[in-house]
Amino acid sequence: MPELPEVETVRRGLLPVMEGQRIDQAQVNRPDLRFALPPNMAARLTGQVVQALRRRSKYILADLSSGETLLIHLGMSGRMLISGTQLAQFHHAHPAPEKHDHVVLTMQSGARVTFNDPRRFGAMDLMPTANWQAHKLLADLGPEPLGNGFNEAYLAHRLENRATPIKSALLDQKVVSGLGNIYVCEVLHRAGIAPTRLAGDLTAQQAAALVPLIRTVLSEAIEAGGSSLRDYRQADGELGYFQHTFRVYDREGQPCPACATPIVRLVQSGRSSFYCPSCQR
DNA sequence: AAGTAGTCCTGAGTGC
DNA sequence: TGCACTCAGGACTACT
Repeated sequence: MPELPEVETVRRGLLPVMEGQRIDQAQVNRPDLRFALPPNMAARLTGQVVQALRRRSKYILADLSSGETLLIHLGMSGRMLISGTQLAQFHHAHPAPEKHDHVVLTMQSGARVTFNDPRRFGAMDLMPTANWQAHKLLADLGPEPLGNGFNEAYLAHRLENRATPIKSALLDQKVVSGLGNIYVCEVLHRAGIAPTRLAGDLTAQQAAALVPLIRTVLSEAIEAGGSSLRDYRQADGELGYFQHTFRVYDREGQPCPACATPIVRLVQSGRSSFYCPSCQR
């Protein structure tokens, strides 16, 4: 569900509630999400101060005063809901618990952060902060698309000789980390490249051109507070609005904004791709 | 080794 | 109103 811009938006929403704040109470309502939760998770969170709230790819990382880091992944349907802040209290206190509230953190301030995830593709784990990069879920991730390690030479090299469609290559978190189905579709439209083109068949110029486009699309989406389709919301409950600027995603049959040709949907490795058969070759 | 299905899970939407 | 079916923003595992 949430891709990098949505996760970054959630992180920013959580910052004022969590960073520098103490977790007074941790309620863990089930033993597992996608994976088993770490042993004694509630006890290991209780009393800890969140010293920093970071993001790596689609993961949120909370560094705790204990020397451990809490890893949070939202999967497809995960949400972090904030309640009980000063502003929210003016209207209402905490909402009634909902069906898929799996982890509830109550901060010293009285604010509450609830992890709700119907499909349970999300994950949480604890690891030593000193070795966070070695965590199984993080160790093989490619560079941050908005960071310095992601550049034209790098991407051209990673796409070289690859016999997989460019769509699949950009979804591969080992190549670049943080893109998902929406933003890959949008990037490829802006690049004028069909999702079915083999990665290795791109010219070096085409591969290089993808880098600034990826940066632009992700930055614009963060600026817009992410994209709200079905269940994604920002942590404060606000909707993102980048979905209003989609050029191809979820627009099957609608006119291409560039040339008015109807957008086509096709399935690649089980995921929907949307593209303009005229603009994208 | 690299590339591609199948898989986990719940809920919303659609068509009969 | 109900039922069957498809689809969903992710990504791991197990095949070929």
